Amino acid sequence: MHEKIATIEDVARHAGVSIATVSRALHKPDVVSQTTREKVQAAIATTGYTANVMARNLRLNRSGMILLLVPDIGNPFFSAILSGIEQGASKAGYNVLIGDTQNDPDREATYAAYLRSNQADAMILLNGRLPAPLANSPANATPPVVIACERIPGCGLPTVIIDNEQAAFEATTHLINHGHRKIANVAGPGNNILTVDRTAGYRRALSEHGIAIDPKLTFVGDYSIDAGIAAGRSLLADAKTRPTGLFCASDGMAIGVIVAAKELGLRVPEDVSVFGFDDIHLAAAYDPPLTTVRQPRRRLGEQAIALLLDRLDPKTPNKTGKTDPVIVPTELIIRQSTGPCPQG
Amino acid sequence: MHEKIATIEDVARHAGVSIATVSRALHKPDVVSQTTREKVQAAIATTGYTANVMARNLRLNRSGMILLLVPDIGNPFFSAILSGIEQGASKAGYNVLIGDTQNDPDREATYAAYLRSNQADAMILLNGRLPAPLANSPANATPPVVIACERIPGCGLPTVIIDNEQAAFEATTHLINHGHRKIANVAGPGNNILTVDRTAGYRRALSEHGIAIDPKLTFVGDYSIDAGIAAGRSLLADAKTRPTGLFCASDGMAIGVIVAAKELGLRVPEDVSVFGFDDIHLAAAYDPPLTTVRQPRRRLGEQAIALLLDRLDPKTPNKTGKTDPVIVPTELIIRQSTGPCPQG
DNA sequence: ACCTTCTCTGTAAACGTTTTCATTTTTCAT
DNA sequence: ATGAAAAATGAAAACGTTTACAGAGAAGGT
Repeated sequence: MHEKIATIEDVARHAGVSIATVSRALHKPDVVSQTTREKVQAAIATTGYTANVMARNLRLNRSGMILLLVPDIGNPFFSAILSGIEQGASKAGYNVLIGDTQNDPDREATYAAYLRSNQADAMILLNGRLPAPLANSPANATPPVVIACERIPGCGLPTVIIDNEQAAFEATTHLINHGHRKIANVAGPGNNILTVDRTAGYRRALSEHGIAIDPKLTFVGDYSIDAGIAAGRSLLADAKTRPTGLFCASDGMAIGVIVAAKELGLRVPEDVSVFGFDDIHLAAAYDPPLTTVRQPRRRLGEQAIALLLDRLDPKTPNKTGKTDPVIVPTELIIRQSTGPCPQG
Repeated sequence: MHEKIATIEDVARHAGVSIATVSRALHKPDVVSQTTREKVQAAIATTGYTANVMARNLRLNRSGMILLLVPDIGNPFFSAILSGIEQGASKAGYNVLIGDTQNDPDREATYAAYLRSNQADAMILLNGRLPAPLANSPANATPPVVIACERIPGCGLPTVIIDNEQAAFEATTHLINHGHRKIANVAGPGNNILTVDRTAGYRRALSEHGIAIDPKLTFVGDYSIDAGIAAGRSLLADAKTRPTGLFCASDGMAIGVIVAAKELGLRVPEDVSVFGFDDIHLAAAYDPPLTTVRQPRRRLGEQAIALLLDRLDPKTPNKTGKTDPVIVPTELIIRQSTGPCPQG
């Protein structure tokens, strides 16, 4: 099929030297004489030689790959994170291998095995769950793994994350400060750590202002627009019990809530205030522009890869095990989907 | 660092057989006797052996990697395509390596060299440009490369694509059928093949209905929301020359146009109709819900990987060179951002 | 001229597999 | 029992690198 590809031996023959010298000319140029270096260069040029990375990696016992485990690569939420990771990895000479797990523990386990089988040197988890092979590994071992986005309580792995509890607290507090008292929590899936943290922040804000928590004002969704629509329809239908403010765990759900509100003839923010989460790309262009918590997604990726590279760097042997999670700051972006509580 | 990893030799020793037998027990189980097979299984279990993929690949002269060149992985547009590719590749036992080129020819060249250096078995291009090493390769060679999204005229590589010209034609025709006569073209970057094709379709629709093409009604953008806002402000400001319909080359620009229209106090679709392109996730939830051309992005990815796997399959030696591009069908999604032309 | 030191290069061993080939063992008909 | 055929195994080469080691010159000080 392809024409025969030149190996280091071909280069050596052309240059009239040994393969060892060719290898040295490439990797330790200062140790080989000027003249032979030039001969080798010439030979490489005429043969069109490119080193077989597979062979090199076998010899060096590394792969140059960083495995990125992501629950659903089709979800645009991850693209900016991916971008940050790719850039950092690429700069450090690593490649990024994506592992789309579809939240399937089997697939997670399969991919995690890549570490053992030398297909990857390290791993970044965007999942919220520790793959089985890792969970079983001896506690003293410190595999080159970094967790991003979702923390995994109790595992001693380095983590980079936003402060979900605090962000939710601040968002809810913002609503309270604008006079809202009946504030709903349009939450993510119940078993998710993000949901747990954000709901905790929501509750703390209410508590600190002496507002009782009404379980009827919680809706469990799945971050999707449709879930938001369902939440809006269910929470806003009855004028008696209707909340005036809604804290949503994703911009998608916030948008869904707004769609439902408009359906019901309610104005946003005059009749009801909607607070989102994520600051997705379209948030500013929505009607009304979305008030939301900005997640610095690219930053998240950059921090994750930085942490990993640091751990991978042989020059920094900080096997100090437990490290505190890296918290990347969020930001409240106040736009026009929230406003003062309507006079009741 | 990690505890020593078991090799095939360890397994052989434990099982009391040769390494050849271990290898055979794994890959050609039918050729090894029941009893030794069991011994090997047991040895694998006790040693926790996982084959070193690097070594295997070196021996087999393959990498199991498919390189995906994408101009900007941070752009959510690609995530669904990625998902389709990942799934197909994974099912066939391949892994996906992402190469974010940032539209930099150097980076493209670097990544394309992965094919030569055995870091990847094949490549999918989401770029619209052929990397230099490929362009220079002899014409008779057929590298395992597939192009998706953007066709590259003249290169003989298999391509999967939507019919941009036809889709633009249909969208524009839809506007014409609703009585619009002054129709703007909010286009992508001028040098882009997508822009060329879509603009051609837009023009054909006008021509076929005997409508003159007004160069003032073309705006060159970059697919972004901001470009759409700029387009809207520039095209809609003057009530005299204002178009009643706008065909936009992306949903982002369509949304921008709508934002600008609202700024100017124009109603969509009563005063002005806006046609998008892509059908991004939020299109249906926008206000008004966006009329648009649906690009089956996941399908695009699936087709691309299918084409590539077919070419990679040794059982189907169709080196027949030139193949017609695979066209995946688009669909007009009529929502509420377009309507009849207002009476003038 | 001779030893020392330094610079440069080549030989060969590894890295962990798969697979060809030859050899041993088993099976089975005679 | 015997030999032929079949089945199972092992020895060793190969994949394309990197690198430890040793050897060969060259340089330089005495």
